[in-house]
Parts: sequence; C-alpha cells; structure tokens
Amino acid sequence: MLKEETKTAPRDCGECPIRHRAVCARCEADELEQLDRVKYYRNFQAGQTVVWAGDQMDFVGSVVSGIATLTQAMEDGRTQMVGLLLPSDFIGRPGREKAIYDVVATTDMVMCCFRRKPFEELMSNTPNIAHRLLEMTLDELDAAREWMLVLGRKTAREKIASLLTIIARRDATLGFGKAHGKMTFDLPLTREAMADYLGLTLETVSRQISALRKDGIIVLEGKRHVTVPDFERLMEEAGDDCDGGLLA
Amino acid sequence: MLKEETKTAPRDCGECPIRHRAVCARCEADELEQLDRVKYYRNFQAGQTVVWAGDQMDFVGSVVSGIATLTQAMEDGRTQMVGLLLPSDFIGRPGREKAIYDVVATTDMVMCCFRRKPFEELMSNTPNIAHRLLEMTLDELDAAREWMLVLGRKTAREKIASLLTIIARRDATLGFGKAHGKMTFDLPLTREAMADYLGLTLETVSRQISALRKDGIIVLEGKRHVTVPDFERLMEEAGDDCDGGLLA
DNA sequence: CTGGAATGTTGATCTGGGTCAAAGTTCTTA
DNA sequence: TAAGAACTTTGACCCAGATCAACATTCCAG
Repeated sequence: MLKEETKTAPRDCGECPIRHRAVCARCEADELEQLDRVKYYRNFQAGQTVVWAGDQMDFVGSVVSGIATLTQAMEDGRTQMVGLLLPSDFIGRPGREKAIYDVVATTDMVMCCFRRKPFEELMSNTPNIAHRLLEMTLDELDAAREWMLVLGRKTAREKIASLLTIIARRDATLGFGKAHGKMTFDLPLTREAMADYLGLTLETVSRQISALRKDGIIVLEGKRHVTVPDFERLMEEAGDDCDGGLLA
Repeated sequence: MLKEETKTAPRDCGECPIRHRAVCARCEADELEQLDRVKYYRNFQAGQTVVWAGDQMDFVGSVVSGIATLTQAMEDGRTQMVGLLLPSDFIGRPGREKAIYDVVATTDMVMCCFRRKPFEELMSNTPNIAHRLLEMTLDELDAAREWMLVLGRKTAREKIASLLTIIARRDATLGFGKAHGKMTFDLPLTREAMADYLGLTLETVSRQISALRKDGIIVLEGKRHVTVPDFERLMEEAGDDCDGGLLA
C-alpha cells in the first residue's frame, strides 16, 4: 500500500529546498555539520498523524515538503486548527517534553527531524540557530494574530477569501510568480479542514466557495484546483486591503 | 489633571517588580548595566495610546505595572484585540521599524523602555536576552493559539468564562494565592474591550455576564469587582477542563 | 467494473448572537 | 450638585451561519 517514496529527502543540506528559510538558514558549514549529526528524515503520507497532543515528543524539526496542520480539540469534539505548517516551518518547541497540539500531515510530507535534547544543547551554543528560531517564532506570532482577526471579526465569505489569499500567496512565494493578477493553485485542504481552520462548518465552507464561484471571484476545475482571475478582487473580498504580512 | 504619579518607576533593577519575569530575567549584573544605559521609564494614563499602528517605533520594552492591549482594526472599524499585555510582557519587535498594532494602556501603566537600535545590538551579543525573548515569544504564541480556539469554536458564554479564567489566573500568579476555590479580582477591561477581545458585541458581553451572575457562577460588586465562589465551576463553563497553559 | 467509503454540494429549518433602541449607572468637571 | 459624558444593562427583532437531511461525486479495494 505504501507508494514507493512519494518524495525523497534531499541527500544533503546543500541541495535542501528549504536550506535558506528554515531554522538552519543562517548556519555556517560547521554548524550544519553539527546539526547533521542529530538529524534524520522522516516521510509521512497524506492523512497520517505526526504527533498526538499529549504524546512525548523527542524530536523537533522542519517541514521539507508537503503540508501539515496544527490542531487543538475540546473534549466534546469541537476542533480548531491553530497553524498551517508549510515547507520550512518549524515543528515542536525546544524545552517542551510533550506536544500540546495534534500535528497531521495533510499531504505527503517530508520532515527533517532533530533529536530534541541534542538540538536544545546545540541551540544554546549556536546563536545563529536560536536567532533564526526567534525570528520565525515572531513571524508565526504575527500570523496567529492576523488569524485572530479573521476568526473573531470576519464573515464566512471573508474568511474563505482570506484563506484562499494565504494559500495563493504561499504558492507565489514558494514557487514562482507574483501575488497579483491571475493566479492558479491547488487547495491542500479538504472542506472539513478548511472549516476547522476558519471556525466554520464544512457546509458553510462549501456554500461560500460556491458563492465565490458564482460571483466569478474564483474558477474551479474539479474540487481542488482553483484559478483566481484577479487577485486584487479576491483580496477585497477578504476585507484586508492589501495589508502584506501573514504567513511564515 | 495629571494625578501626581499614579505609580512611580522602580529606582533600579534590583527592586523592579518584574526583574525575574521580563526579558531581562536571566541577565547578569554587567548585562543589566548595559541595558541600563539604553533604558528609560515612561508612565501612561488609563486610556492613553502607547503607539499607533503604522507609527515609527524607536523603542521596545516591558510592562512594569498596569495593563495594555494590542489591537488590530479593519478599515470599516471592526476591531479585534490580539493581545493582553500584563506586567513583564514585552512590547515591540526587535528588527521592526513600524508598529503593526495599536497599543493602548487600559489602566495606568509604567513601561521600562529600551531604545530600539542599541537594544537590537545588545541582543546579538547577549544570548541571555535573546534566549529569554525566544522563550517569552513561544509562550505568547501558545497563548495566541489557545485564543484561536476561543475565538473560533466557543460560545459567547464560554468565551466570557474563558476570559474571566485568564484574568483570575493572572491575579493568582502575579499576586498571591491559588487558582482554585474562591477567588476575587477586578476586571481591568470595559465591556467594549472585552467584546473586542472575545469577538463579540458589548451587548452580548453584558448579557452573558448577567447570565453567569444569575446562575451563581460569579458575584458582582459594582461593575468591575468580581468574586468567583468556585473556580472549578467557572472552568467548566469555559469549556476547557483544567488544561493549564495560557497566558505569559 | 462495482459496491462502499470518503468527500462535496445543496436545500429546509432553527437559533445564537448581532443590531437597533431606550434606559439606568457611574464617573467627571464645573 | 448639577449636567454631561462615558459606560452598562435590558428588550425587541432579525439574520448569518449552524444543524439536519438528502443526494452527488470521487476514489479506491476487491
């Protein structure tokens, strides 16, 4: 049932696609070598759980390729996604024994893991790592706060538009191409996952996507492939005039 | 009109009330001295704006006493509070020129400010500062994510209960006393500010507070002074069974 | 292919919280 | 000590989004 290695890990850091965006972005050759000693790659399939909230977690690491989600749940089953982890994003918290969120791979995913204890030690001797991690954490904090506005104050339609905006921007940044005019991308999330991210029900997500389609804001091919004829138009629908920011 | 110094700044770090919780928590004597050279205190009155979103910000710093809020607004006036800054919390982001949120003092407040440029330099030579800031930022990220669950998935009543829970916990941590059984504290926020924090209208906030009062979950003296007869009961209302965490 | 999970769409109805409106309470400042 | 101004409560009504239900589509495994 295992597909034969969806995507293989990079052979070494030199050809790693996230070399210049991840925690290791600012490391020198010798530092990379130290990291290399405590590092290993792991592959996950779409749908697979990386960690369960409450589990012991003896590694931290970076998303190399693919997408994962960070999710929090209440006892009665209500669920809120609190983070969307894209290539180069960091998973885990140095100094923390147990995961406090569920981490799930929503697409096939490759992770570059570091054994936690040695990584923590490395961090205290390697300002380049600690510094980059601080920077990334501050970015994520900004993204989380931006998302608080979405959750707290935006309408369902604006929420959907905001999510599309983020995904489109990410594709522009990571792949090639500008974040304006005509754009095309795939939704890496199911309707349900979108609902969990947006604080909506999946029915509402479905309806609002249909509405945006009817209004010509987006064009769908199949369920997942989206074309945005005019990105500026989409941003207006999202309610945030142009504000940059967002998203690590 | 100025009250004669609501609360004065500490004379020196030795008697600073946040000495062991703020960015400087782990600094040695010599490091404190370096910080001292770029530091100054500022007093704000309740209601005063500390920084406007978009403004140049040439300082960062810590809340010494009092409370401030971090707020984000859409052009049409919808407003979402994205942070509640308590004593020892850090304001501003090293490396960032312009504020991206409004910062407002909701009570009289004393800040310990550092000139931004020299602080940034200091940070690169002083792992103790950078490290502590990373730790604090990670805590704030956790708090922001916890809040995403509140905003996205909780009912109005649960939201109010969650907020009361946070404030009660803070008072327990900062002041004296345990976070269980009978607790008493003052609300540092107006109904409107609570609404902005919770993604509600002030009418709903008012109604739900009345409802909690009627149900005996809380007892009010005046508008602001709250007694919680049974903290466990309040936590149940908040929907999170006991989960610790939250709040820097 | 084919039967059954997932996954997604659409409709009908209900409801929690928003909106609008009017009073009631404090707090100021004169 | 009075007259605002700011804050809070409460009521009546409404609507965006939830809930419940049926059906369509896609994707597999056998």
